[in-house]
Amino acid sequence: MKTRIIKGRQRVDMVKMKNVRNLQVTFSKRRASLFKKAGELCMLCGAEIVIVVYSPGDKGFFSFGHPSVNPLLERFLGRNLPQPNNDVHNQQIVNLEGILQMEKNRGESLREIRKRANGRLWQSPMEELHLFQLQHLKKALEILKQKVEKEAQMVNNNAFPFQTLGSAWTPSNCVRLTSSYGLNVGGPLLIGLVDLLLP
Amino acid sequence: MKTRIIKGRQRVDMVKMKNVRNLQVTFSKRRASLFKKAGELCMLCGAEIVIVVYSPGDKGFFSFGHPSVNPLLERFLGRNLPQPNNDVHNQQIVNLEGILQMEKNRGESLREIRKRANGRLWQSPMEELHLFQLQHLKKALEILKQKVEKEAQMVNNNAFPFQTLGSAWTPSNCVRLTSSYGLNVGGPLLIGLVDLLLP
DNA sequence: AAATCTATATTTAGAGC
DNA sequence: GGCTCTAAATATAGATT
Repeated sequence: MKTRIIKGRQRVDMVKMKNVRNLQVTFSKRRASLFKKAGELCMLCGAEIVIVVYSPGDKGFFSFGHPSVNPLLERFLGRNLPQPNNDVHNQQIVNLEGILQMEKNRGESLREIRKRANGRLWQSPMEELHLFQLQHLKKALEILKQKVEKEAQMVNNNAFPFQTLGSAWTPSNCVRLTSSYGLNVGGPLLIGLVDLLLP
Repeated sequence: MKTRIIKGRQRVDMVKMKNVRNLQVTFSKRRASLFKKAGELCMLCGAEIVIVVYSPGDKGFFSFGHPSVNPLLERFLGRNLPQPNNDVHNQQIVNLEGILQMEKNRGESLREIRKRANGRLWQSPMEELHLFQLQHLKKALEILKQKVEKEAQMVNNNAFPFQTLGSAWTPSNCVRLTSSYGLNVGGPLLIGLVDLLLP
């Protein structure tokens, strides 16, 4: 007599996770979703967002910032702060070649869309908004490119910029660093943007 | 001949919002959801989170922080900062009586749950986790209570702590301030917590 | 401007690998 | 620890009031 194997989420109370491993998985999944949502809000509405997440027990932290963390925090705190080496509080591991290729592809799409739109520019509110969001996309990609180039240069100079990457929940990510780059915003934001433009 | 009225969300590209008003509505809705998700992550996993959102065009900003914004930012920036009057960057309007009543109700529930759990404390990983999360709930509520009391005292002293409440998208909230209190974390976090414990 | 409604879209906890 | 899959839960854009 075999019990039926039930896949997928059943009627679940969020509170009733079965074990610590599940809690860690939940933390990672939800953190990723939070950052993705933040990236969507940036792109969709032109908002600027900073998020800092300290993992349970303060064993590590993750940050999200668009266009970047420190200037926004400075604005929030209402003063000028000297630049500590905090720009490299990274959480997303993204392949550099993949990013640059995506940037290229999307850059071309963007030009095409802009070219098409130019014929009847600003005719409808929808197109106006569409272009508004495209401008944010373009800006976001320029920021991303700068970040990638900066990180690449740091790696070339043998300055290892990932002091704060490790987290209690994702230590094994470190093994991928040789050919990968941590990006503060790029990952979730870029992915969201590409998803929007290249469905 | 009547066209069928279609309610609800149809097949929609996020990018194709029809007008500026919809963009503003989207900004508000998604910002609220983002803060709600952050609150869930805090309670569920014991994480500590700061979020700062600048509205499109930098016309206002909103912040979320648990347990509070500035100490977490100080930790992030790795230095001690003098305390500017930034604790009152509020975005949620919550009725004070409602909060205190909810706190009371939930405090009683919490005690009952704890009493029941004490009989077979730490027996299963699930109960262990459950209590882990209850501890975070309790801590969150203590923090919330402190904030409410602090804000209440400021209002009694006729120091109006809502300089930064106004946002380009929600100016009309200001009219509710006479009998309401802006809370940085309390609103979404508390509501999420109460939803979890008192379904 | 805000609240409510609702048909879709997205998220997500858990299972299995 | 991460990846894929899935059903249930949640989010959400637009319409309506």
